[in-house]
Amino acid sequence: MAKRVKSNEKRTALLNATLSLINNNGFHDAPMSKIAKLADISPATIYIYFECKQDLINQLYLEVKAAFSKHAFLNFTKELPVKKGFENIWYQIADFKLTHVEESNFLSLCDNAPMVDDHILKKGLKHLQPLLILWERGQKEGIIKPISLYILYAFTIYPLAFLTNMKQKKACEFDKIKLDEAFLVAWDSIKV
Amino acid sequence: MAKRVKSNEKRTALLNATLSLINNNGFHDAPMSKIAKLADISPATIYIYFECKQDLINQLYLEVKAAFSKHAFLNFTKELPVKKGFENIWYQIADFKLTHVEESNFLSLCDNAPMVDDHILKKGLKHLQPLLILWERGQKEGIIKPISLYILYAFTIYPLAFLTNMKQKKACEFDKIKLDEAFLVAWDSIKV
Amino acid sequence: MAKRVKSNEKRTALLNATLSLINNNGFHDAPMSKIAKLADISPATIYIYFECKQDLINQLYLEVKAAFSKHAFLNFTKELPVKKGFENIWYQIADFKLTHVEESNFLSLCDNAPMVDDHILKKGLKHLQPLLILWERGQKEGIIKPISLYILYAFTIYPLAFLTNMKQKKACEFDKIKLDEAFLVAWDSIKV
Amino acid sequence: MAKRVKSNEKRTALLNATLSLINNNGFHDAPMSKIAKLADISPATIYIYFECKQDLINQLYLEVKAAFSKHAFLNFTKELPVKKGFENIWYQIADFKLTHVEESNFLSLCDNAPMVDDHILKKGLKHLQPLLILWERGQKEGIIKPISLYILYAFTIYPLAFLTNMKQKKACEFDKIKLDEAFLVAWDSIKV
DNA sequence: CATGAATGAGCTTTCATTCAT
DNA sequence: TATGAATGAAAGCTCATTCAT
Repeated sequence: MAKRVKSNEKRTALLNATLSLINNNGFHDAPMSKIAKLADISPATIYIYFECKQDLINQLYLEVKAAFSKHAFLNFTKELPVKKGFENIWYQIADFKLTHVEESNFLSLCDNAPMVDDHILKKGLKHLQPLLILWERGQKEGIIKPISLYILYAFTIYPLAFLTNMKQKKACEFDKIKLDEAFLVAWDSIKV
Repeated sequence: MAKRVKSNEKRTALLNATLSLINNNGFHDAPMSKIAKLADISPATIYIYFECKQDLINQLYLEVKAAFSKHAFLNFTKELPVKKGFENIWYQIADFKLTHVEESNFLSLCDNAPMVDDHILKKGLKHLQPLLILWERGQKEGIIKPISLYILYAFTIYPLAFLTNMKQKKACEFDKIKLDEAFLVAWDSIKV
Repeated sequence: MAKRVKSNEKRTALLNATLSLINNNGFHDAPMSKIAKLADISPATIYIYFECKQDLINQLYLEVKAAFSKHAFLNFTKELPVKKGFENIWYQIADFKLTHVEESNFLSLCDNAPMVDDHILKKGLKHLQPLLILWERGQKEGIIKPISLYILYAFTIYPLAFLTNMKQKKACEFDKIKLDEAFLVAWDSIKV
Repeated sequence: MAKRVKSNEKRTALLNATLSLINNNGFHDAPMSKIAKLADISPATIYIYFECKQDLINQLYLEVKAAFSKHAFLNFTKELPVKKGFENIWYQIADFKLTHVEESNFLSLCDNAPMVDDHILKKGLKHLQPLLILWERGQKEGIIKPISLYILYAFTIYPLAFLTNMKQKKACEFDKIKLDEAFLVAWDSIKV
């Protein structure tokens, strides 16, 4: 009656291996065999934890997106005033992008290449809700420009992806001073 | 005395086919055989025009990047005042992103996935020079914030990629009004 | 004092599952994992009851062949006159073919594809002995043509496999009248 | 403009290799790699001549069935009297079964295992038409029993498959005398 | 220059069987 | 006894590239 149990360690090892390979070699050089080898697991074992490669990628996306969101809203509470709340979230996202380069890179990749299934991508979007609500509150309070939320996102959060990019390509560094400069730019862009 | 030469038509057909396939199917479903078929050319013939697949991708990147830059600076002259000049460039880039979705998408993809060789990517960056010079002039004139050019780019130009994305995913439309709103946001973010 | 023993139920469930899968999906789509699932048993458990897949198939063959033979000679006694005896056996075999389509199909398959080990196939042949003895008696009595028993079998019993085939493919039905017609044909073919 | 041409030799070599492997090792031990090796061709090349493995099997069936039918009706003409015509066809089929053991075996296999697609099997059946027409003529002339054509087939032609079987298993030989005996049995079974 | 055939290497996935409990 | 996890080997198939014409 006893039996070996599916180990969460193996699942995690597989997700990590996939993330690492895709970021270093690109999606087209992350075959199941390499993923297995890097996770120190037999190729066949992957299919105990994931239905197929697409499923593996989908799961990875959801996992990373969840980690990202958790980080983003770690210190945030709805009671904070709009600017404080935004500042809070913005710096947390920036921190994630700079300290979790692989994860951030992967998320950017998912936004640009058709790797993840559409319905999974939609699931990932839900996490952003608190920020959107905060912005709407800011607009009601006359603190934030009364424009499309897409634009607010595009000009304050989306640019942070550029940081990751530059950091990974070693084109420029982002110290505390630059980060503060960047926040001012972001805030100036949307404040009334 | 006519001798057959490498026809530029075929080269172009191949580049177009590649662009189209990568955007519709993703990089991992754009094999040489499909590219050849879409361009109505034999697979073997590709190797007369390009050394290998990597070369084909590299060339495509340079071509698209050049088209992008040409469009960006079409109406720009160094004599324009800083704000006018920036406005000029910004709207041209926005126009390109909205009217050349495939090309824009492809460029975003190249920024995020390791498709194009690094030394080729560097070549592509050169084109941006006039904008950088304009910004430096603006900083000297005290019109633009005295901060890293990377940040200026990240918060004014880079967000435009988000438009393409939203447009392709049909998440939202960008009419003239929204575009003007966006420009104000961009300008507010970097003006002193 | 109860100790757990190899349960015959499980053995039977496995044999049934195998028979069913092979007939519905074909041999090449009857993997051990599916057999296990259909029998509601773990794949590993199969190896407690059978040495390997080949052994499972072999056992299944013997089991089905035994059931077939039992059915064939159910009402037969050596005392019956030749024609009566033959008629008896013939109708019983026809009945088996028409009511046990899966089993019959499987036996035909074993005759045509190298699924069962040769020495096992030989074991299965023994069962037919009473019919062969009956025929030899008929030949001595001058009732049945004095020719090879193989030929007798080929032209009276073997054709019944065709019935199963047609029935399963729904090409034609076999009612009582057709069955009687068929028996006359069979008898005419070997009677002197 | 010149190019290599698809060689029919390779196609034939592949079909032969497939036939040979399936007959010697069974369907489940005839992988594409072995087929390729036996045909002295790269595995990838198979897919130039056949869409997929199923297509290869289907084509093989059609090819073998056509060869069989050609042989069966080689000397037959509609003008022959019924018995002569039937005798003609019957002996030709017997000859095929005995001289083309691999092909015959393969056809039997196709009848019993779900290897060939149903719509292809149907195509293969058409070839038998002349025999069916002959039988119907015989029935009108009162020479042949007025029963289902399926039964006529089952008890005269189908038994011949048993010969191939016995021959391949070396259980018994079929010389001219046995063959003549067998024909008499077949004819007695359906003649009025 | 241009081509379709040809290919070795490699892809994702499955399978019969064994392991560890 | 009984199990689900684990696996090496192999399956069918695709691909970037080269060959032969």
